[in-house]
Amino acid sequence: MAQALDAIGERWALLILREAFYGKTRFNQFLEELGIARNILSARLNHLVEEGILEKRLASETSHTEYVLTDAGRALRTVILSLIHWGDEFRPNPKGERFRFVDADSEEAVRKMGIYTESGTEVKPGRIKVVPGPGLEP
Amino acid sequence: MAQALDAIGERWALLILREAFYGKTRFNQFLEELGIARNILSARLNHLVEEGILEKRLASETSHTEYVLTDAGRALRTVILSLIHWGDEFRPNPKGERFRFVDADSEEAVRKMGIYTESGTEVKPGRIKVVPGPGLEP
DNA sequence: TAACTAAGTTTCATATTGCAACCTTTAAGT
DNA sequence: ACTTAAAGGTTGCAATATGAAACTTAGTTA
Repeated sequence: MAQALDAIGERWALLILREAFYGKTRFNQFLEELGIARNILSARLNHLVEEGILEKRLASETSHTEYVLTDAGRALRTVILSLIHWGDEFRPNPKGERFRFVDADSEEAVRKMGIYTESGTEVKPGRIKVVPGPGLEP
Repeated sequence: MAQALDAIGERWALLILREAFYGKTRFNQFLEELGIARNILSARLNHLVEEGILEKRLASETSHTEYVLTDAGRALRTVILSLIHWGDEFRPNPKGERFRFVDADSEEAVRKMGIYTESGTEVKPGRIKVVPGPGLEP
């Protein structure tokens, strides 16, 4: 987890990635949406590219730069959705949620993030047990 | 999500919370486990208390201070587990995972974090659709 | 050619984070 | 009574992150 936080642990990184999930790809789109300073956005995007979370490339035809999520970047969707759900519950916007999420195929609503066992039963808040794994010893 | 990051978005906050999930409650336990400076730990703990994520109280009998997770703090377990899983996959420790997670009741292994619809089918990486909610307008 | 857009970089100032070392209080040992 | 140790900080200073504004550079548009 410390490594994960080194990759995405600055204040803006996850907000940039959220916008990437919402379909934004361009420098000025992030800029307008987030109200971030240009130099900071530049630094953060470069960092995320170095970390293999975004890929920088030229859009075909139009020849502008675009930033798209890599597999590693897309894999952060569970982190982002967990944070959004937490915010919705404990720091609610009085006007309601800005976005809802549905399965693109079935249009069915996405369930609140939870923790499940391999067999699919939900693990309740206090009921997670931590056991030593192979990488524990120094 | 921005509000969530205001609450837990500094470099150490989630690592402190991870240790809290692992059962740590005391100042010096966090200190030793994380190798964080004392003043930073102090500032982070106070911030997390102010944010309602940890509760500071005196342990019965032994009369030392302890920091325990509130409901809001426990609700961050999905964020933390998502980050741990991402780290395991994309920044793996060569010696393997330090910890594994099981359901405290059944001892069954915890499944990798995923996104599911209300009916329980998994939503695959690129298949989440974002639709406007009530709080969108300015 | 002049203006505009996109995507930055550079400069300077401020705020936040971080570490190391020091301080205070309480409890325990001798 | 004297020392030791642990818990829980505070102070001072360096490094990093953030921000606003101006400048650059390349490609497009009028």
